[in-house]
Amino acid sequence: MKKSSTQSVQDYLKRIYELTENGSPASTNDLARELNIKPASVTGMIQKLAAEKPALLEYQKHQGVTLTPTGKRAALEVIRHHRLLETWLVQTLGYAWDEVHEEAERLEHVISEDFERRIAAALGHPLRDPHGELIPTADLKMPADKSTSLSALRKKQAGRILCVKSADADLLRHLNEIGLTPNTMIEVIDYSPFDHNLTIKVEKKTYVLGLSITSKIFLEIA
Amino acid sequence: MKKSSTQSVQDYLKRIYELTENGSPASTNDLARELNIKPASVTGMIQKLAAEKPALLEYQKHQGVTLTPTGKRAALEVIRHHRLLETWLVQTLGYAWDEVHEEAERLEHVISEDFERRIAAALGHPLRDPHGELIPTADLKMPADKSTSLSALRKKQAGRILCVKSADADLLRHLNEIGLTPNTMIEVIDYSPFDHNLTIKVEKKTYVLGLSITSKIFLEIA
DNA sequence: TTCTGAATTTAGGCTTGACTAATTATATTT
DNA sequence: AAATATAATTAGTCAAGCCTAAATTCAGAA
Ligand SMILES: [Mn+2]
Ligand SMILES: [Mn+2]
Ligand SMILES: [Mn+2]
Ligand SMILES: [Mn+2]
Repeated sequence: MKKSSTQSVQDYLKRIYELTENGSPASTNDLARELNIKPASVTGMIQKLAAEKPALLEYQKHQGVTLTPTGKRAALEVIRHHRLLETWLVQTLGYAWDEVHEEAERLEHVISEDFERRIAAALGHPLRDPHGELIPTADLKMPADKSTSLSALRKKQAGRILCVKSADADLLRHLNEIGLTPNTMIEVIDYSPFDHNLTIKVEKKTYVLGLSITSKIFLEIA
Repeated sequence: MKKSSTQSVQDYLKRIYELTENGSPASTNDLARELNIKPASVTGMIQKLAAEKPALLEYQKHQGVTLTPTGKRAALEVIRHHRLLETWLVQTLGYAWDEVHEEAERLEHVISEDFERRIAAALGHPLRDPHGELIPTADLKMPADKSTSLSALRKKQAGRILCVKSADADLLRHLNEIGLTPNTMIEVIDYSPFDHNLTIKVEKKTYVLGLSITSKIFLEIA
């Protein structure tokens, strides 16, 4: 029935999904950067994927790409694998949240649907991965995300961390050390309009965080 | 240091290891059959592997191949992955022994050394996989095998099953149904010299087994 | 020893997915 | 509106790994 795609194609679709979550098409250059592949190669691949029998993506020269429903499903399948695997590496093998990404990046392409079902069940069908990212459901729908970026909060606002969007292991380790992990309560003490720094309070302690950090933390406002 | 090999190369090395366990070189045809690849393609690959900087195998035209120490280590690394994975799929995800091979066949190539260490530790450093196959040690030595093929036993001999050497899911399911799994005690009731059938007793019941089955079961003689 | 069939190798081709270099299209300034 | 800078595409290569068809080599039988 459905011919399963290669590792490469799966990675393209996954990145395109992520880059188009904001509603706008993914550019060739952005994709190239995310995939660590030269732009010329990306052009070649997206032209091929747009030409397939049931097209995986929509493409017009110089306009970037968006996923078709077929491509979106394929992307969500890989993302579900990735996030379930990360959850499962943390829960059952004691990985830290900064150690799981690379491993999941390789495993996501080779596990069977049976394996996926088994770990989902063993984990109790989790809604979020160790970073707080939403896990697509078994029927491949992405749950609605109602989180707000910490960078959008101002003095006196507070909330609970839902998600940290980063694959940077050093950053993740640092955030873990100062206690900025999902479910932690945060309060904004001050905002500096010039550099967009936020002073926040976590568990009695305060930290001043730059935009490169606050833009990656998402919360549910209290 | 050591540049890791591709999936394909790893599968070649693994099969060559298995085919040369009896001491004689692996022939092109045998390899082609085991790998589901045409003989012409096998010739191409083994020539390439024999030509690498530290050669992975020894090859002389029309004489078959054997692994060099380097190739053997690479093979044992993959085999250790495979067998640890099978053990772990059975122990922690409830797979049946006839369901694990395919999954392990894909996972073996993508897990990290860290992952390997973690599952080995979680399983208590097992010596054998679910089929009873010996698991290469962490320093890549294959433990000595002292088992005897059931097909070599005769009337009145008895023993304990150590290993079932087969990847045939149907056969494995059948053996499981009649209780022929590792650790089970077996007694030979009769031997038919013409067709090499053995009549054996397992848990009060008797079965007549042909050579295609008895040659795949290995035991420790009582 | 010569013949013959099976095993193996050679030769030539194809697909996938990358790369570099050169070209073209778009967007930003002036 | 023209000039320029940036983004994207085209054109041409390459390496891995597989394939088929056509030699070639080897080993056992006559
Ligand atoms: Mn991740
Ligand atoms: Mn990946
Ligand atoms: Mn196996
Ligand atoms: Mn394999």
